[in-house]
Amino acid sequence: MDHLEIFKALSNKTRLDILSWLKEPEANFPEQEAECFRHGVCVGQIRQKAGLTQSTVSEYLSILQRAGLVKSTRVGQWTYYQRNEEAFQHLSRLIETGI
Amino acid sequence: MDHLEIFKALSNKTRLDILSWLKEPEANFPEQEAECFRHGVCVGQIRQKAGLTQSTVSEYLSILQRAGLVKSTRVGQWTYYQRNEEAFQHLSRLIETGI
DNA sequence: TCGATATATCGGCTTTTCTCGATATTCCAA
DNA sequence: TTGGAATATCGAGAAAAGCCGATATATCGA
Repeated sequence: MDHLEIFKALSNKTRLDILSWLKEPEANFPEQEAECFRHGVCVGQIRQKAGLTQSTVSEYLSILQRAGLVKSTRVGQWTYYQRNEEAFQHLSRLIETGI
Repeated sequence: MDHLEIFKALSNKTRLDILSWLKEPEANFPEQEAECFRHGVCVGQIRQKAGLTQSTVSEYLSILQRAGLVKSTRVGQWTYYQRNEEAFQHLSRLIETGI
């Protein structure tokens, strides 16, 4: 777990927003089919809400994933992203006691 | 408390090192007079350990201070910096439950 | 197999951050 | 009050990040 990479991933407004949206997928992405939420939210939905291009959003999601903050699942032609809550718990404890 | 500003402050190796050093001032800055530690560590000591120029270290410290992660005390011609532990506790809880 | 759709990657331009040297400011001591 | 030491601020060049359009890749449906 590379702290520096995590903090870099977190130092962008849009990426913070994405993480926040993924906290409550059903509330923030009402257009997505309900049965898909168990895998997370697909890139297109996030792109739409972020208001940036597909390439930018795709890159942001891989930055978050490389930092370990989200995980992805490929289902057919869609890639679903969801938060990796364990990473947040771990980071929280790190900040509480260490850095 | 601006999360984005905090994460930006934390996304630099040297600044993370400084925060880590300030966690244990006596161990990390043995040259400094013992009675001064109650105010923190002065810029010159940090500069020496960081191996960067005085201007860079001074700027890094004000970035950390603007983010609320450290606080400073001026004593004569020295400025002493110390961690603001409340900010870390607050950030820890934010990451645990929110972002 | 072929076209359409979703996502990922690439190349490049713009903005921000990093880091320095030079200079300004503040404070002490002689 | 003047010189020197500690710190802060300024200006600039180099490196990194932000963000785009174009293109590549993967998968589905006809």
